[in-house]
Amino acid sequence: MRVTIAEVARRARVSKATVSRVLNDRGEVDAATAVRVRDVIAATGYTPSAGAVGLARGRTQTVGVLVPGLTRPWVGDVLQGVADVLEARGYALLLHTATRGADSITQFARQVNANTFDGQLLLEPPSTDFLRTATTPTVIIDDRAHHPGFPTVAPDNRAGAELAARHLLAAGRTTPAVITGPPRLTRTHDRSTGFTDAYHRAGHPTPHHVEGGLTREAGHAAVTALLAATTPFDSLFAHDDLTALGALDALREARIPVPTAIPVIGFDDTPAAAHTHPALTTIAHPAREMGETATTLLLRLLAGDKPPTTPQILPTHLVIRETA
Amino acid sequence: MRVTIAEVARRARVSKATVSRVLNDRGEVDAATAVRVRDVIAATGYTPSAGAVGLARGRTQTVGVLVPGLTRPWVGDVLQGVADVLEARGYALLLHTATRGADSITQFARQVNANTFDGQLLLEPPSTDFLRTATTPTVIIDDRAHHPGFPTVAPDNRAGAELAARHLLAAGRTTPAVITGPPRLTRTHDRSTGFTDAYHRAGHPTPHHVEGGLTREAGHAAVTALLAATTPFDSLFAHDDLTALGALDALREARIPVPTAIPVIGFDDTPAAAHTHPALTTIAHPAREMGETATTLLLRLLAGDKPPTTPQILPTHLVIRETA
DNA sequence: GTGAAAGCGCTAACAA
DNA sequence: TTGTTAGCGCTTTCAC
Repeated sequence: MRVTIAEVARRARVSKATVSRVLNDRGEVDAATAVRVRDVIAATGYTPSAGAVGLARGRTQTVGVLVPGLTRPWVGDVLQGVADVLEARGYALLLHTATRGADSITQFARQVNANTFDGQLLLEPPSTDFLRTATTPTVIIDDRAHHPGFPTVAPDNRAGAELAARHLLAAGRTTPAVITGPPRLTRTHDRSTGFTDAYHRAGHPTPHHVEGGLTREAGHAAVTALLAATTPFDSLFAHDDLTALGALDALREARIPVPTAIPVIGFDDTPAAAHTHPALTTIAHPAREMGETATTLLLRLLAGDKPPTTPQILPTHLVIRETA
Repeated sequence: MRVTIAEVARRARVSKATVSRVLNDRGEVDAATAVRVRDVIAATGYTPSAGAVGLARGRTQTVGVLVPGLTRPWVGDVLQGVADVLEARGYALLLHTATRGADSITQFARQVNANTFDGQLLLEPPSTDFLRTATTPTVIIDDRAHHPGFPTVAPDNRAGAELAARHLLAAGRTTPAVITGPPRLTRTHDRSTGFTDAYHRAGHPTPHHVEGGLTREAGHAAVTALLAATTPFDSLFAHDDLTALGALDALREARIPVPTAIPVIGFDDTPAAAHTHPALTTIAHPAREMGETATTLLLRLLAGDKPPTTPQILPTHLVIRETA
């Protein structure tokens, strides 16, 4: 049988209340008594039941985290940041994946209602409808769309794209072609305007844009089409690394040397980016920092702070490898 | 205020016990009463408090998972398998990382004692000492060492290495060089003997072994040394993909064509393996399946089944790309 | 400084 | 079939 607070109280010849006081460092306990209680606790290896404490206090010291799936590498990075902060602060992390669409959401929402956790972190949630009724403190990590009313953390896509542009400009490239991500995503918009603005500011016209699509095949197709067309371009900026890798494939097939003839810059700093030939120059996300920032913010909300009204934007940075 | 079972009982004009019976589908409730209760539940959006249920039942419907860190890609894959099974069975997943060594373990152990979860899954745990006192059902996923007394799930490293050997043998390669992983690891031993045995069975001597070490640099160094030495070899088997990538680097520098002159096979099927040039032929782990298997096993233990006495070994497979 | 008692929201005998 | 009564293991007034 597990040792309970009652057992500790009995052995220390005090009441449960006093044990509780010692447990929670509520002064107002005689030093000698405290020592006696602590001795019993040490001797029995007593640990308060998290469930009972949660029930009595109304707070579980647990944070729920909803992720879109665990196979994409950046999710692990963000999650590590979340776990670091949570573990340092003594919070437990309840993980849920949204791999089964609406079902997942329903299930997660049930947990919310079940008061399983004190607050929640949502990574690119498929929907936020279920939040309209809940009052649980929430922080969202997402750069695909705005979530008005919810504290949000996102990478600085705009500045990241500017970094890419300035790097190409510094190399004397005046007519880049841009392979974009899915339209309508805030992320795509930001990367697009960040890049374009930098070129405008340097006195150049709007770079040529073509739609890519998150896969190596899409990047390959886009560049093949670009080469077949008459559109001149002296460099490439892809909105994501996979597309950039596809672009690299197409350039290799066409025997166009990278970066000498056409420098290429990607976005995301996927693990694979470091291992291509030539290795991909790209813009890195502050994935782990996003997790940390979002979690720190959430814990502040739990402590009673009021949510920031503007998104928390974290800096991206340029990783120079061999393609640009 | 949250709606509680008492509130539902009041509105449906029944006792809490009856609501509880309806909630848990304990027949023995009049159909009409049940309908009335369900209506109130639907109308109020009532969800039982997980904490209270856990306290009353003595089971939390939660499984604790300890991972060595979330940045390594296979961890995410395993975890996805775990999450899939857990979510399908209505269990919650409490995640903990062991990035801070002994500290992490202590913290995790505390959760165990706090009865936070019904069972636990350990991914390559840094130590299992803390388990000696606990009685919580446990399943370990690990191929670095044996954990006698604990149900274990691991990939079939032996058979995987044999697959690699047979592939090279089929290509007529009789004198491969093997770049091993860290010595003393069960995994290293298994990959080594699996490969060697296949060569022995084919009537060839024991392949030349050199120690590698999980990094690209180590692979590069190993092959550079191999080339400088007089040791002849007609193919390479690396115990992990990163080492294989380093080997590829060294071969490229030496202008030795892959796979024509020297075919190369790695192990792990890291995300990067698909994106190198030439793309790496390698042995893939059943990462996700390991997560699923381990979780299914754990849930069976929770249901009262007795633990299997032998490790659950899951099949690896050969992924043929361009290097062999 | 300490204890008694009530209560957190549920389940599970035991009666009726 | 249903309600009553105890808990589950803790925290937290409120007395003393």
